[in-house]
Amino acid sequence: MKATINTSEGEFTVVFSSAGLMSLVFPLGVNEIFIPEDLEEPTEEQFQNYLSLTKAALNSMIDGEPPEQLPPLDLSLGTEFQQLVWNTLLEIPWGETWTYAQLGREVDRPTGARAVGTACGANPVPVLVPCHRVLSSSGGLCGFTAGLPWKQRLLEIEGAWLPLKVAVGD
DNA sequence: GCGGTAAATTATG
DNA sequence: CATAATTTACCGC
Repeated sequence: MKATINTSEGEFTVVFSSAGLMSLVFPLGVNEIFIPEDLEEPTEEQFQNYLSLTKAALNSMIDGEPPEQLPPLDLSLGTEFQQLVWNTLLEIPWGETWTYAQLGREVDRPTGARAVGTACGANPVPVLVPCHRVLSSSGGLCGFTAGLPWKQRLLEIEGAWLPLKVAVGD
């Protein structure tokens, strides 16, 4: 089930399965949508509920405030490692930024920062799964599936864009 | 300290 | 085996 959400930043496209939000696409349609053939469509009731939650969360973030409630996410299309990384991303506090190395430690891969970055790039639900809050150890943006401008914009919205003073959790 | 190059590292196709 | 949204070390400026 595909739908669109209008925000002040443009029109996002989202895809829902019976389990929840499956994919989110930026206004410019940079990232592609992958819908498995055996996808289980959500009921009209679920769809309305998911769409409502997604829209609220998305608008909150673009408005500069942390979303109160995220919609359920269907991450079944990723590998175990990817799901582990995405799940860890959800634990990053609003306005904080982590580094790929730090994230690697969290998932028990102290030296697997690169693999973590690749997993983040495979994230089907940008923004809501804060893959944009992850920077390189030197405070650089490195990369972003939908384009670096988006990554920087999102960080500015959260007030987390501090290259020289990247949140030093720990 | 900053920029370029090289080797080490892990997950994925 | 090759690639990637990294990191660290080494070198020269």
